[in-house]
Amino acid sequence: MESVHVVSPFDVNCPSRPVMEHLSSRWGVLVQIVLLRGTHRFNELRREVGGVSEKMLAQTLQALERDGVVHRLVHPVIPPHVDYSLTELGVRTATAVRGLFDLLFERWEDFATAQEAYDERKARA
Amino acid sequence: MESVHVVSPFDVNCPSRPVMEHLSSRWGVLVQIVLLRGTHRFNELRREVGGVSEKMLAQTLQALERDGVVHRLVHPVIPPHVDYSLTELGVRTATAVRGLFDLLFERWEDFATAQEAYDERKARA
DNA sequence: CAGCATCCTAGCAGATACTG
DNA sequence: CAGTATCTGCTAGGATGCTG
Repeated sequence: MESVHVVSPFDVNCPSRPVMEHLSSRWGVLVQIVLLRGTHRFNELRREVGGVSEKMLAQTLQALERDGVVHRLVHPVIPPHVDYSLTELGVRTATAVRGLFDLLFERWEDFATAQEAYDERKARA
Repeated sequence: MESVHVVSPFDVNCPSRPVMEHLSSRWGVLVQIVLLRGTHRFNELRREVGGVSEKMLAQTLQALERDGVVHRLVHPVIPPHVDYSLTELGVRTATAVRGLFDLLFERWEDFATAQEAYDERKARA
């Protein structure tokens, strides 16, 4: 008998927390957006996502693959050729993340203005 | 003459990166969701968001306030009383974040299954 | 090309104590 | 109550070198 799991990221020990953290991680969000534009190879992703190290990209992709968000297709050739794409679930998560992105673009002026106002207030005080 | 800023989080040095990271940070996402349900005081938030330390909550709230996402209202009384709420911009960002959350709930079985399958494949290999 | 293994460090983050 | 200040540890994350 399995107990019913109520998934709540507000609970410290909920297994959904790590998943949420993968989806919203620094590199995770960028990778999802890039893959939403289509399949990419490892080094293509690396070039698209500015500043990501090899190690962190590999780590990020593995976490997202394990979570069922990213699909990894290995072509058995030499030199190696690996294609990364979004699963159906990944398209859903990436689309949600894209919502945040779009907001960042649309409202960038508001973010920037708020920051200036905040710093101004602090400097004055 | 100001140059036109093209905001691109894919660029290493784009000022939008820190903002994106605040919005998608471990505690940032949880705080936004809680505040979407209404105004909260500091220690109310602390209780709602499981596992967050005083320090990290303060830090998170300050970053979100500076970004124009969270509004901080100080009532000049003793003992202190501070109300945190979302700005209009914050409601927008929090709603986007909520999209990710809802997905996590709706599709939790798929995430869990994917993880098991992945671990199974690895153990086998 | 697509990684993994190793080493190393900055700074993220927790615990504790104190203050207006 | 709502924070700061300080100390410290841990680990995310970068650099480098190697492999199938």
